[in-house]
Amino acid sequence: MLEKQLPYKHKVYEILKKAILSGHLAPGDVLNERKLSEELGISRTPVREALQMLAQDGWLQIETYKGAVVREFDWRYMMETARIRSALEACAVEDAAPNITDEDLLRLEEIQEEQRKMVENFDVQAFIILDRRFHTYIYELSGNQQLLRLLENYYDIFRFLGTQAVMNSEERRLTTLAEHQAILDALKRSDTTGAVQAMKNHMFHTEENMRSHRERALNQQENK
Amino acid sequence: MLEKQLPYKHKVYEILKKAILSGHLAPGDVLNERKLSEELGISRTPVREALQMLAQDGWLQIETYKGAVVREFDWRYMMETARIRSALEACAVEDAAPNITDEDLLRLEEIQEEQRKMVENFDVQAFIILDRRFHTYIYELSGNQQLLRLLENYYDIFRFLGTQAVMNSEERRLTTLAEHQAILDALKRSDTTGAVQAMKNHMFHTEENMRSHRERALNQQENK
DNA sequence: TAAATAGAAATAATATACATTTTTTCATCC
DNA sequence: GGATGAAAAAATGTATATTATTTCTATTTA
Repeated sequence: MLEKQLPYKHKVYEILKKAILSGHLAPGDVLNERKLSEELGISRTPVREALQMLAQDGWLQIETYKGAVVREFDWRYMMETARIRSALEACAVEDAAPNITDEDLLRLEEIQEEQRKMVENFDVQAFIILDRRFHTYIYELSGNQQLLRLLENYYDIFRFLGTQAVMNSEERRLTTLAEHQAILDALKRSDTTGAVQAMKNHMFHTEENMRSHRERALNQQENK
Repeated sequence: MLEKQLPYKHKVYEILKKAILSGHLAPGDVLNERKLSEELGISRTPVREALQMLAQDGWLQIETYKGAVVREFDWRYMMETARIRSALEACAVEDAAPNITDEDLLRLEEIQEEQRKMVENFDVQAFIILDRRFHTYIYELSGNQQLLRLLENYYDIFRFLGTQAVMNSEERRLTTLAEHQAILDALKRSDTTGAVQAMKNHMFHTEENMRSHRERALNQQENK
């Protein structure tokens, strides 16, 4: 059985998304089709298609005859995203709750346990990866594939926007852990309403932390 | 000031979406790039891009080296969509409630009044158009542009899936009207929680009606 | 000097040509 | 007659060429 070679556009999509997430491409940067295609050693067609996909997922802004620009995640866009993500996360956990098995609960506990260790080890990167796994696990349990795809993308946008910076605070890592535990406990009790409430609470605090983090950043700029 | 000419891909997007909504293209139909480009008198490039956009919005399914197929909206996909739409509609009305002005309330009442007339006139088409306007008005009031775009698309998918058939029942038109009124009344009282609850109720019944409509359709098939 | 404008350079939009993969066809064999 | 498999046809993926629009610059003019 041979590996089926993915079309270039998917590869390019992944490459560019990684470049944005890692900071090699910064908000406001203009992506030149020709330059990209030359750097990647392929033609412009698959590059264009990848750019369009990234635009649909919110990472780029494309204007006719101007080109693709890495989105400036202004405050408005950020809040819009936060609201949508919050509504969908609540939906996901509500649908996941009835499907959950004892084995799932064990897996989620394991993630929690590992995350606890990462707090102790001050390993922020590992903490964030586990955080994504916790959330994604719930998306998958919802059994809703469209929801899974949407939420994974929103999660990544969110992480890019500020989780990195926010998670640098040990306090936030600890409260994150506690909020996850509240969701997990409700799921264990088969308490769907409680789980939804706990998720909404988690999202509220996530948003609050980004807000206060932003204010601190703005103040720092002023003081310069 | 000259009108800026839209790129072809947007035109093609609109043309194909209309063709799907109107039934000229049915679920399962295969879209041939070359044929389409010849029929439209343009090249394959903008056609391809339009197809990709439609796929991102859920109207088509694209498989590598196979092509684009109008999505078969199976029951699973339908239910997934319903859940997401419900969560987002609730989110929209929750955010719209604090923004609403007396003039907005008047406009919504006007739409209600017109819809009432359309029930009396047995004008199902006009009723559906007004229904979309009612919902879209709330999306816009939320002030969340991403939410607006998402919900408009989900609304259209939903309408395509079954609203048409469901709305052929006068009873459903009347209950729709009543459910809209409940949302509107809560908004008038500045009762955000109530408005959200009323919207969730509306979505629940929308889904229920599609479900029962489907069962009736399945039974008819069996009896043949 | 500053604003306006024409023209050149750059870039995206579109068209066309070529490569790769899939599907179909049809002759052959069992 | 049905199964098999190679070749042809057809469709998509990719590369390149052409056209249209924008932007920058240099020149002109008030």
